[in-house]
Amino acid sequence: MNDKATGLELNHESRLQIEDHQSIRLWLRLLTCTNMIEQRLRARLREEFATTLPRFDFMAQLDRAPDGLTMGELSQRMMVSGGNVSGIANQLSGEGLIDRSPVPDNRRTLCVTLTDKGRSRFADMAAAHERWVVEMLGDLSQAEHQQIMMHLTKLKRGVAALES
Amino acid sequence: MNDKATGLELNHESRLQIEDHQSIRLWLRLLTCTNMIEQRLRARLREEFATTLPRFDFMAQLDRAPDGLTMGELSQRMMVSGGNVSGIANQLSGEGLIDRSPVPDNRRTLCVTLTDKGRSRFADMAAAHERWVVEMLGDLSQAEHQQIMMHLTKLKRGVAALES
DNA sequence: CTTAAATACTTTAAATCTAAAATGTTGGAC
DNA sequence: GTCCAACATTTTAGATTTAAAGTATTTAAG
Repeated sequence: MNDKATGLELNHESRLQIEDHQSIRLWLRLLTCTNMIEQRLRARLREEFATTLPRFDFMAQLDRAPDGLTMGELSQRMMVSGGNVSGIANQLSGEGLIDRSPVPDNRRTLCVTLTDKGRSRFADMAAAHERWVVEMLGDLSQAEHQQIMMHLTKLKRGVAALES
Repeated sequence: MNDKATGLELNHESRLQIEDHQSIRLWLRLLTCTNMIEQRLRARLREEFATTLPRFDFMAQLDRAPDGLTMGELSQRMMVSGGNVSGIANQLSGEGLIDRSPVPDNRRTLCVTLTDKGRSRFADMAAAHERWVVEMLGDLSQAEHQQIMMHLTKLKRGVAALES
């Protein structure tokens, strides 16, 4: 049976291999695009605001959550380790850009918020950041934006749904 | 004139803002997808092969270039600093997975190649790596693959074409 | 109430990564 | 030939990151 089906099996297999390689190529392309954009943003944040991408991300998460976030929520949303978040929080707190206030009914958690200084500092950076991103993604039409978003949404769901 | 056109200007401006936010959202989605995939790959490489993503990437670049690559080429292709490449090369060389041989007509450059041991070690990892990636991107049809690739190619060109 | 597991966070140790300086090499300009 | 800028790489110092261990708190089971 295996021998008889060899022709078809090969076709099938070679098709699969092509699809596999396409997956790898797609992943590498995704990685390249992200790296390119990330490196540009990183360089510009350093040059123009003397800050880093993780610090910017930290503040962006807080800016989007006016009621504040716990350290754990920040860790999840930034997709970095908890220890990392602690370190960045120490810096930003030292510079007076964020507040860490205890939560009444749970002494383990801290609620992190932007200070007024932090909020206004972030506003400047966010405006520039948005300009840079638009500049980089500007070649794509709105229709293309929507298509990629749709596909990446599907991709994201697929990855998130995997076990472990 | 400015006052007269206010209505239209506002429309125009708000449309622009929407597009701007879409660019940001697209960038964040791109980043999230890449991070999710990257973290899974990183964890699996560690669990199953006791190695890291940069080391895997280093070997993958060499596997794709049978004639070998210089340190500078590796740095470019991996999109990391030269110093970083030196460090990883030291590790892999110490484990007998790569060779660094001088180039006859230019004593500044080193030609890096996989050893037989490195090539066979990489083959195992690459097979698993490909399974993992296919597993994660498998929800997308071939047509979708091609569409995203097309869009990311355009995106990549746009970013690469920017000054500086 | 006591204990044990789970949770939220921080600390630690080691690896990674970067920018910048240092080293050695090459290729003209003169 | 001599110098000087450009190049390829390594080294260095410092920042970032992670996984894992540690601390403190909460929850819930017995």
